Amino acid sequence: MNKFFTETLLDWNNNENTRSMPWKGEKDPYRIWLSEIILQQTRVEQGWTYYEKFILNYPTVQDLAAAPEEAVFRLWQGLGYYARCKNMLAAAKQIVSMHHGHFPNTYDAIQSLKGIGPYTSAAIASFAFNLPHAVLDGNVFRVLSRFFDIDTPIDTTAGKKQFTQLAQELLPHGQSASYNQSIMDFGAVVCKPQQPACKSCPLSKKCKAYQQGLTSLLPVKSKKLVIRKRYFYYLVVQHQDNIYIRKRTENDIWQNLHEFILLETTAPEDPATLQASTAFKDIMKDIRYNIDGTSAPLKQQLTHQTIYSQFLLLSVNEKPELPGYTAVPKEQLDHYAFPKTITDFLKNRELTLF
DNA sequence: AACCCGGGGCA
DNA sequence: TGCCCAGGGTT
Repeated sequence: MNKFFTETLLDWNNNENTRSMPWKGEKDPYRIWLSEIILQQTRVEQGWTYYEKFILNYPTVQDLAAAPEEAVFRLWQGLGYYARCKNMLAAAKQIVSMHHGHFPNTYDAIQSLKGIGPYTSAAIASFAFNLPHAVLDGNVFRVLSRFFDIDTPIDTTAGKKQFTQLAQELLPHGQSASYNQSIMDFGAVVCKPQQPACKSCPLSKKCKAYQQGLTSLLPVKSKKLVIRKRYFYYLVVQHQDNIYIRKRTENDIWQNLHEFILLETTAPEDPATLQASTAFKDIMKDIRYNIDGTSAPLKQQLTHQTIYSQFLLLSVNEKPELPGYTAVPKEQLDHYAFPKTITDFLKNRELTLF
């Protein structure tokens, strides 16, 4: 059973049914690492251009380690999960300072780098060094849970342990790189989340889920997602040529990205009544301003939050006192990384101010 | 163990 | 809408 499974996947891989990617067959651990960080929870198509941008701008780990943080974040802008970017920079510095610029070549040493967990460590260890570590990502969970009909929830400690052990047992000796590549491609191309191609699947005759008509029920997840609604009102304060922004640092979404002056409410507010609120007055105090315009409300759907945002354009004649915020010439705004809601706003400059 | 973190594609 | 994507870190 196990031998049929692994050999079928390797054969499938050799028949060139797989996806093409710019990093495939890559042996430079730096490039493999870069691709793996970019692809965490990210579709291959979505990460593709980012990978090319990073390789072009930072050809070596030394280049990345020496890069200004703001420039790296700007390159990452729009990709999401921004902690990956910060950890990636920290790992680059780790590699340069602790490993003399040479990528570590054992599973444990690789995993000790910032932003690298079990999956990414196994991926780099196998792809770059052909070390015998099985990858366990969303594709592998799905393929294994279906073929072996395992209904242990994959988002639990027990589930992770069980699937990790099974994946490792299946790993064919000496072929970890090609096998890991095979099973992930197979999960993405054949054993897809929705409407898997079971009729043409080379594993189907021994797939336990397919035989019982259970493919749509596997894998099992235990947690249900709760989505919170938030309302962001951004005051875009302009004094002469300057716009006031700050870097987000709280324990919240969009860490290390920038934003305008934020007023958050728990319910939708009318911009006019917002101006009368104490929160608004606390920020603007006795600053004399003029409202030059109000944007249409924008909506952004995150995985676990829905952000409704609206932009109020304020101009002031005297240099305002806005603690925590920095005046930036508006033509330099594109040096800073912003969340998508704000880049969308900046892109649509139908408002008179811009 | 539970919770948090983006943005996009697809049915 | 809901689900998922070459997951990892923090509490």
